[in-house]
Amino acid sequence: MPLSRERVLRAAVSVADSGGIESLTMRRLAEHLGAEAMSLYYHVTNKEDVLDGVVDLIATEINEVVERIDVPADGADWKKAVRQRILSAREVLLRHRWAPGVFETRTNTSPAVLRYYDALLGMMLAGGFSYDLAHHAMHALGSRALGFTQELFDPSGGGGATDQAADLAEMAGQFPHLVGMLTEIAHDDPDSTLGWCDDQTEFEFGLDLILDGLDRARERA
Amino acid sequence: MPLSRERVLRAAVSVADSGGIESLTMRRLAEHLGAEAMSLYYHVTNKEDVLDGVVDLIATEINEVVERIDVPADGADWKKAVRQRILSAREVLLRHRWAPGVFETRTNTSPAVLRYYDALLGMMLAGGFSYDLAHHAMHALGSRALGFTQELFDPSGGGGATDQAADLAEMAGQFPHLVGMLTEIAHDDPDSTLGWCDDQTEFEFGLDLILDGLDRARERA
DNA sequence: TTGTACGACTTACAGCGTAAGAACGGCCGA
DNA sequence: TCGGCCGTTCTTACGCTGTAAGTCGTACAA
Repeated sequence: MPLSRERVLRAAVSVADSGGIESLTMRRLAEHLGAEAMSLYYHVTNKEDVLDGVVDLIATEINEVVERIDVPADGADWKKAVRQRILSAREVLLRHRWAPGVFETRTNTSPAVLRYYDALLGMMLAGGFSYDLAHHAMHALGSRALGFTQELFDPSGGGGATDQAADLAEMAGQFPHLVGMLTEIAHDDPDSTLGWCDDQTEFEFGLDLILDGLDRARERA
Repeated sequence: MPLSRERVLRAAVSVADSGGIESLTMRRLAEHLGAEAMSLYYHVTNKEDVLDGVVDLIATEINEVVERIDVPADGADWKKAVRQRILSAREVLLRHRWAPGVFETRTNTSPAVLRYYDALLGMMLAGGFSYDLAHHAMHALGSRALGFTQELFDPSGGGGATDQAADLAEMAGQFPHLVGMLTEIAHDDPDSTLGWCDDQTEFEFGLDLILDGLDRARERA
């Protein structure tokens, strides 16, 4: 089977899936395809192009999933439709946990991502949004529209379960509120899913907060 | 003046400020300090450590700024205090535009970031939040708490002003809603500030949406 | 049969992070 | 005054990265 851009990109996703994004080098990618590194350059202009293509591939996978969801004909319940769409997108990203980081580094916009946003926008417009409010909505959602958020610190991160109590006590002087919160929350569910400490419950809480806010803004308009 | 961890980290910020984060290599950093690359390793364990330190330095700069803001004594108007704090943090990041990307790659949490979040949390608790709701709030804010968001596609990105109209017309078939929106919005203010198309107005819209939502959740509790 | 274009390969290079150890300089006990 | 020590810096070198340049085999058109 000859090389092709398609095959190269699919292999790239496969390599990243199995070894993480830092294991995706041109040489390893070639090896995975039974070829030499430089051979890839005939089908791909450089590594940036590979990453662009990979993002497009993942976004395409997302589109395939979300486009199977049947959308309410009247568009009245936009919130439910948007919510379902976003949570479905998230499921795809959960299968490629390295992907959010790559999405964030892209500066060229993938057509598939555009397509995704376009459909999302369409739902809001159908639900009664003005262009202006829909525009704000897109920015307010940001990466959450595609199903992920990036946390800047991970309360449950680092250290085993036993150390954790000791660590907390030690930090209490410096960070009293954080320690108080973490102690009460006992937020030690290990099924943190995407990014760092971005679990499903928290994601949905934030998502609903925004969607509800947008709905209220729409009603006021 | 001898090398020191402090001096190395400050130089790292300076290099990134002037040449972007991709220009920050150990060799260039050393050159900037009038030393050899390997000399840095006496003061710093490796490049990851440099990046950790840089994040801590920026977060410290943020803390210095936000801690000068006088906080309402009673904590009743938590929303105003939190809002002001976050927008001030944003101003610091606007002086180091490469920084958000570095923040997102860190897996070890900087003490200064913890300190920042701790104080933010304190404001919410003083404002009547339960630990549980405050916890949700932290996740809902995510990186926005520190003053930035990362957009996944940039509507105003790429192409000169003249090309843009032509591009839009060309894309209208594929992305009708996006094109419709962009046409109406004429969202061509060039003072996009942080990340890609993350301008001040949009940031504040999203921030207020979340803060208002949190306030309502607090009232209901 | 010969030219031409495609597609894969070989070789090579500069730049990266950093391991290992040598060399320097200043202080301290003899 | 003289070692010796030790904190700090430098030299050298290695493996890895992305990729520029050029070579080679094959398939097909003339």
